Amino acid sequence: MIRAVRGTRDLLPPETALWNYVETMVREVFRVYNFQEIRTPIFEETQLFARSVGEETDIVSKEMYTWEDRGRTASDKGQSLTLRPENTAGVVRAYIEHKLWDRGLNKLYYIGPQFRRERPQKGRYRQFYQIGAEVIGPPTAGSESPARDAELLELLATLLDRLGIADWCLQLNSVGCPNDRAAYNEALRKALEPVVSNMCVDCQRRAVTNPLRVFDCKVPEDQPIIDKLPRISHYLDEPCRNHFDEVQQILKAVGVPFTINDRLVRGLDYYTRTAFEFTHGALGAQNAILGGGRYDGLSESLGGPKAPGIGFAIGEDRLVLALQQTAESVQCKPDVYIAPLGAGMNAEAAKLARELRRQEVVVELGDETFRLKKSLETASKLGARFALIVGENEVKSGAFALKNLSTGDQVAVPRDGLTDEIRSRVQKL
RNA sequence: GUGGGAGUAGCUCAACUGGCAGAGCACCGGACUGUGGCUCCGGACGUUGUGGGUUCGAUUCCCAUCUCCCACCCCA
Repeated sequence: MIRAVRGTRDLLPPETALWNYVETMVREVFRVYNFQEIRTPIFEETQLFARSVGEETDIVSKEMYTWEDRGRTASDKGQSLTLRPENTAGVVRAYIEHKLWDRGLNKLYYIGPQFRRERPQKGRYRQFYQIGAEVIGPPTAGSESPARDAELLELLATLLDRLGIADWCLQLNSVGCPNDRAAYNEALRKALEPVVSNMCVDCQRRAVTNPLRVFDCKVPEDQPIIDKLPRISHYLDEPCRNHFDEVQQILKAVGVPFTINDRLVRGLDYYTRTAFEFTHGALGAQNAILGGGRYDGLSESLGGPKAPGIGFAIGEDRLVLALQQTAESVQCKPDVYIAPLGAGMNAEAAKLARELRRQEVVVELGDETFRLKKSLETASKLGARFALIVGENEVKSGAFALKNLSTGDQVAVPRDGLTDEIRSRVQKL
């Protein structure tokens, strides 16, 4: 048997209804905030990700699906291509390629699959779905303003609330600009040097490879040491500090709750200044439902003009997971089950189905070979509200038996005005 | 990539220290030839994830492999 490959999965009904609900709601919220959709290819030149996400990150160094494309001729080597592990790089590439700065501030969103070759786990798949947004443009369009950060965060709070995600928690931090971070990294290294030998093996490794990661440590014995380490907030330069303050002020003004988490460090190289994460309990270890931040230097590092930006990505798989904890699955139920009864009734049933569906009545169509018992059984199993019996007697008399499946009441409805009668009965409930 | 747990009917799970692979739900049919839900009766259900090994005999023990789950790493 051929099965879905490791880390990929089929989304089946009724779960797909929940996905559609999420995506419909998301699009509606984006519309109100005046965002527009962008769709970029699911594969790009490998270089794009290497240069934006960062060569040294786990994503680029070991998680990408990369292959050599065939060249056009024998001597032509072909290029290295990669399935997108995230979507910000692609959006910024499109921004540069299509000179989107001519449009001023771009407020873009996307919904689509991303690919990372990680070990699968609950809430973590090799093909996973992200709903993301990017606000990017020339500084003169206001792209650098803390107002953009706050607007995006407020949008997210609204979105989660409207989706019915009960208890989310917004964690906020500023990672400063590259200069700040270099100075901070240095200070952190120095502070760790004398104490690191008392810490867990993971921390000892992190202290060398990536000191910031020490803050992710969950070993209780290490916490007192970690608490005494210097924080990035003390190493922000004045513009960065002011920017961060302003973001917080606006959030308070609009009433979006947040907690400052000066241990929050985003992994991707391109992040600057505002970094954030929305977490949700009941998701296990993969409790980050979405994350994002500002990337003021990304466009330039990809050869574009100065184009500060900020964005986020929601893990749609995790969002759906969180919704499944609370919401009961809503299954689509037909209004009417049409039960053709006996040879030659399929055609008449199809005609009626067509008429009803044109009136927006949800119709499930049975088959003339079914006995009536089976038809009604099927109808009630599907949760249909009415069954419409289309048999010889009905055709002869010109009146069709309409049975209310919850009460058991049955009436004869004349062929003339039948669809109107059914539609009004359906709407009444 | 590392460590641990688990894979048995469509689903949820049984099967003692190795001895004929079972139950509930779901499915199909009948009781009831054009009237569902309730009830009763019957039916079909499986290379026990896969491949090796030990054994008279393996769902059970051993090895390998695949997949899922939990955690690490990291991220959404």
